[in-house]
Amino acid sequence: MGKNTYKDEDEYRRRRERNNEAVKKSRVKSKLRSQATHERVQQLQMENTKLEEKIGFLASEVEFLKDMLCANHSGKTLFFRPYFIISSFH
Amino acid sequence: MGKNTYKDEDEYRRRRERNNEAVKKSRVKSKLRSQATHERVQQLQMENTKLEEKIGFLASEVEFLKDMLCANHSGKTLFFRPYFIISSFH
DNA sequence: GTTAATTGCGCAATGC
DNA sequence: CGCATTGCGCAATTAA
Repeated sequence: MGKNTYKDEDEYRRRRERNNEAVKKSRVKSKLRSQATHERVQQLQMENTKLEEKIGFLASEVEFLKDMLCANHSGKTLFFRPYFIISSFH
Repeated sequence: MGKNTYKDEDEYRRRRERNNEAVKKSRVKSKLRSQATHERVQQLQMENTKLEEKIGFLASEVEFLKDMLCANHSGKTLFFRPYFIISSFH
């Protein structure tokens, strides 16, 4: 009646106390992980936006260069020297 | 001694029971949100990879077009007609 | 076989 | 009022 499977009540309390600490620790850890994941999402979204911008820029550059090639091919004079055109995009 | 601030024990139990349900519900919700966030990370990473690939491709295209322009400018004959070159990249 | 970590669950306080 | 959210402890289970 006055007993559990534990040797004594002090033993029980010691175990409980240690487990309570472990639980707290584990939950802090979990919370931090969750937080990190949210930050990861933010970071990836920003990265993504940058990449989209870069793609837009490169696509324009390609269009521009194609125009230069076409203009040249159709016999028109290029307004800039190619080297200048290219370096202006670096 | 045999009383709380509640009208009666039944009232108390009803409240407790409802709260327990609410807690369970809330935790399921939380778990689903967390799961969704993880999936979002996966999705963004994939998207990111695709964008990086696209950038690589566009950068090559730019290099190629610059070479064509330079070759042309230095007086050499282009091996392909520009239109063909361009369409080959679409 | 012991100890620490994780998990489901209920309680109570508090937020909305 | 009442549900939702949160910190905390208990006990069972799992991983080290």
